[in-house]
Amino acid sequence: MKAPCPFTGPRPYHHGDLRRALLDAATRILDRDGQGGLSLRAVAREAGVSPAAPYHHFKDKSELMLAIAEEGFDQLSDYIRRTTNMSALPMERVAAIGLAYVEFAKSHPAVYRVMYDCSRDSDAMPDKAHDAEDGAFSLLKRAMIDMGVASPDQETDLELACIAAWCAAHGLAEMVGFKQFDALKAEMGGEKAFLAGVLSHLGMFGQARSRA
Amino acid sequence: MKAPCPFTGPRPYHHGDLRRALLDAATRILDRDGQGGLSLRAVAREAGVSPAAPYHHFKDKSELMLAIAEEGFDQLSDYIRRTTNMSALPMERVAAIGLAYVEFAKSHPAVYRVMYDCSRDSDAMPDKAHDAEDGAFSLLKRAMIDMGVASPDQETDLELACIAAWCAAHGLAEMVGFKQFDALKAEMGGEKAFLAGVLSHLGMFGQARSRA
DNA sequence: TGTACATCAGTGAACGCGCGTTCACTGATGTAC
DNA sequence: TGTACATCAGTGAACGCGCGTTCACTGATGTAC
Repeated sequence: MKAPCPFTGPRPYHHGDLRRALLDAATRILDRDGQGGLSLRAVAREAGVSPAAPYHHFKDKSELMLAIAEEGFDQLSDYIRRTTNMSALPMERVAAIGLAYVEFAKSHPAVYRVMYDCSRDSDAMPDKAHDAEDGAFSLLKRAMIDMGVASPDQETDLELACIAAWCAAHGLAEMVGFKQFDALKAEMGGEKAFLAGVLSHLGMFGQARSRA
Repeated sequence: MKAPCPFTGPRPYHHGDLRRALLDAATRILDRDGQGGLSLRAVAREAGVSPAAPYHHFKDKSELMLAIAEEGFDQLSDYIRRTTNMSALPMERVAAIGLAYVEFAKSHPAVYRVMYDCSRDSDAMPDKAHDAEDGAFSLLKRAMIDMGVASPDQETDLELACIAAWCAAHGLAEMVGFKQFDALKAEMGGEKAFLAGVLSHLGMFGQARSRA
């Protein structure tokens, strides 16, 4: 099935970086088959390795799941950082963060679900994943402060505004793919217009609203 | 394990209303063990019946899942209808609908997830479930119109506003239980205040905002 | 530079488990006469 | 009102499956001398 690379010949007994390969395989499975298709055995199979091999890199299945989530948070964080132009208007920054968030979740829905599930009981999350999550959150926080939603010393209100934005982004991210919206998207001339339209009605994305 | 009722004696060979009992059992399992604990066999076990018995009432597992979702949408719909006082101010009505939605999802998170998953590929959803979903949505629509978000003839914009509200409610519903927020909730004196605070930052729940 | 040996990272067979589903069956119910 | 019989709604044993995990193993690698 997996043809050996014509340059290196068949895969050598020792893999080189199986941990990396397993995480890639897991991502591929999630993208292709969804969360239901993800099992330790399936990941090993996808990586072309025996079912016992992953145990040299992960204590058990849950540790693999956490590693997937961790990597997901890193990518999401990068995604957001990349689209956040610090010299742009604060409002535009907030909107861009929201869009990046939705964009990420839309292109890897099953990975996003794994991340969400891990985040849900945050006790088990590895510190590195927490850091990535916090990193993205603080970008939002900064943009919110600059936007004047709340001053830095109104810590509670600022926090609430960020959480509201986060919830809205999460909801939108999970629902943007709903078939129920297909007709409306078509009518509006594409998903991009649809997304902008929905964002314009969500409080903290005021910029989009003023444009609409 | 399951002691027979002292009045009726042991359960007779024919159950009476096993379909009903199976759906109740499923709800109990979801509330107790979450989505991971839900299997056809577990449902039969919980209802005190053999693993083959459910097949006289549901074609297969997916049909059971759909029935659970259907019932969930009915309940959600009731939940919303009950808290919607049509004589209240439109703004208050919208806020009440949002809160009812969140309240329902919070008290039966796993049932809510099953509903969401079914709704996701709406093709498979039974008509009755669609009707219940639509019923709740039209209550929101009506309140939105009354609120002046969009006039009834601006169908697209109205639709977008409702979808925005729905997304926000979904996001909040799924995240309100996050442990990450426990500290903030405590600081604010309870989940209710926390919820009101978050809602106040979401555009279409303007009433809550003006109050804050 | 060559060799013995510990360590590492794989293999593949096996385990027990719970799952969805099927099957021949049987006990209870309702209906026709 | 009583009886034969079709139908319904259960039982319980069995099927094959994929799963997570363990185990004794083996091939490759790196290190000490």
